[in-house]
Amino acid sequence: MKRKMTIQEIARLAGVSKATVSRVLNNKGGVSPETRRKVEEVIRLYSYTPNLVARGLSLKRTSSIGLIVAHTAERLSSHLFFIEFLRGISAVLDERGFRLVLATAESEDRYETSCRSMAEGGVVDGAVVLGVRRNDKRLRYFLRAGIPVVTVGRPIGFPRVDYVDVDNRGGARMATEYLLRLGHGEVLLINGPADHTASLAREKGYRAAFKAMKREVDTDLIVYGDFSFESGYETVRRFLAKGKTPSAVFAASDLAAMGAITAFKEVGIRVGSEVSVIGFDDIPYAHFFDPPLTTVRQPIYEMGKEAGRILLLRLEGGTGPERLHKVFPTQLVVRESTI
Amino acid sequence: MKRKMTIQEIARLAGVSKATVSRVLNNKGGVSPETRRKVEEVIRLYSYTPNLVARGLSLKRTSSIGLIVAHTAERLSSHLFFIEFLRGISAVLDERGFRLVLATAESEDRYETSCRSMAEGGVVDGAVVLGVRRNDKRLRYFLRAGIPVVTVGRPIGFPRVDYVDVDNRGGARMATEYLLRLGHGEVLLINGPADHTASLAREKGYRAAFKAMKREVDTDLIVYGDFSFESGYETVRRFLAKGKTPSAVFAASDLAAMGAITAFKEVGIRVGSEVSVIGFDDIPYAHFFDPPLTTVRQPIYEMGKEAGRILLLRLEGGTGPERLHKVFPTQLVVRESTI
DNA sequence: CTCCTTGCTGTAACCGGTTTCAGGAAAAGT
DNA sequence: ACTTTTCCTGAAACCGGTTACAGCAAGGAG
Repeated sequence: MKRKMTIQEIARLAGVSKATVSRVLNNKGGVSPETRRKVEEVIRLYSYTPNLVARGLSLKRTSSIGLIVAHTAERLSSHLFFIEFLRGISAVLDERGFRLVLATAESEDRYETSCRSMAEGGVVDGAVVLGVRRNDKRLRYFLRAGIPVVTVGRPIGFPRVDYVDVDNRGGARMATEYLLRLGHGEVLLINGPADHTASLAREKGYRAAFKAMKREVDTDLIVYGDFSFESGYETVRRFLAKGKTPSAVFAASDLAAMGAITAFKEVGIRVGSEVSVIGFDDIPYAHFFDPPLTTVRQPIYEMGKEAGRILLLRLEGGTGPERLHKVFPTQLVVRESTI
Repeated sequence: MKRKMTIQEIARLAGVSKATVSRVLNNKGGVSPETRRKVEEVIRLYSYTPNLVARGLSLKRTSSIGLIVAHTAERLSSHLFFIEFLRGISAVLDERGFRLVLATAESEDRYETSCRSMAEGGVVDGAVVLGVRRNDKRLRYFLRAGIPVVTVGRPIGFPRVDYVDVDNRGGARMATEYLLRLGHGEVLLINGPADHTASLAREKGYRAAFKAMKREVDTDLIVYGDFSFESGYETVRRFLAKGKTPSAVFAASDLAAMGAITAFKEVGIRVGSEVSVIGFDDIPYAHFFDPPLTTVRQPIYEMGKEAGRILLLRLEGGTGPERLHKVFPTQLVVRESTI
């Protein structure tokens, strides 16, 4: 294992100065073809790679961007969201030679300091914040440090921050209307947390569907959970225990929908014939669940790509001050859990 | 958004030199309590955070480690593995203030250069290589650059590289024996790719179980797939089409097991009473699949933690030259897909 | 032949930290 | 009172790149 070469040594070996080697490395002009060839030869010979940390210090950019995932990203739904999103964003970032740096943590305060040092330590040129919250502290760090940020989900309270989002309201409305049109009298909404942006938007969509069909919303049928399998399962169990059997369920996540279906199955109620259940997300398992799940699909991969694109635009182009954002449409994927 | 402070400015404002501020920042001795207080005051006042890139250049370490995921990490099983592993490793790395830098890429050669620049560019202090292959090029880059690496899965051809692994052979043997003891005459093995280390080990375990029970292996019942849902599904379909109905299936991944079960269900064969199916992994969905899947659990989260620990040991302690490794036991989780 | 470009190259400063080393002041020893 | 030790501090070198600027040589114009 030979010691790591520096630009100085390459310069000496090629009989030129550091400056010239640097020019060759970065394909700058002002180097004679002959010198260039000679330097390239030496670089190849010693298979030299420049030190990116030193370059980063000098250029004040590191070609890496931070991926900030909610510290509560323990839930499976977030997992699958995360992985899809990751695939999307890295697809566009890799193309431009950007690296991804993760900020995750077990405890809340460690997470904070980790974000802060990432924001202010100059380790990343930009950041993507997942699971953004109202008045998000992490977001604040990046903004204060003057680092471009794209959030996933519309960042409430930050009117100038770029974001990508999905049409939660429209998707929820579409799903609910579909159920109402199917002739279901009541639709149980198993929502996410009440303070979650996406939950709120989905509830709005649910209400909008009722309004459009000139029907009254029964607030007893709106329940808040946490997107988890368990929250779907428990909610339905509770309803059944009270002797109420909703004829249709719209769950704000596929996982919760699966939980609901499992609860129905346990008491012998057949989903897809006796009751209808719709989920949200279209996670990869949805299509081979039993019964295959009707759900509202989010284009997560595409959202990842778009987040990457917006960030690159901010970093490379001198785009104006106007907010960049893109809201993706959802799509109702009808399978066999609805009738 | 005020401009980023430097150590120099803090020094000036506190009326001391850069050196003293540095000493205060790093809690070094040799600073009078009074001076320390004064400097800390200024630091707090301007909420100064040191530039980590500059520090990295000076110290020749960056407190970040690379996470190298196989560029073919498109399969869902890898996804879930990855996410669990990520949770584990970041749990231990965060504790020590280490960041994770991802190497992913769409195309093979871009992936190569990305790994190479990460290895030789001095951006990471250590690396974890997932999905290591025989004679792995990526691995070679890190070794050449003298950067500590831990692989996930025993790295064939690299006798001195640290690794974490799971007892694939033992787990497969346990599952197969369980099926044989249940009285199944033949066990269809739906394996992963034939050149995959884990597949080979699982096949060995399968064969060992037959040997231990003094039974002959029918090689027609060993099929290679790619761990995917589809490969399980198609394999069973093919068998059924030929008029053969295996009474037991051992799939080398939960996904393939689910595919197999789906194929059985389609023709009305009841899994868990007429046939038995065992998977491998124990992915989070396994327990609420229908029927809940009997499977061989891998402690992926723990493997992530251990990989992190080994890496830290190499980075912080002056551990000797002997290879560090840990092979985790598997566990048979019996649910309702077997009888 | 002189002057002006033009093209190529090297010197030196800079990015923002860490650390060695030397020196000054205060405290301790004799 | 003088030396020695201890404690604290700052100057300067260093990490490994990039780049502004100056200088030199060759070629073209007048």
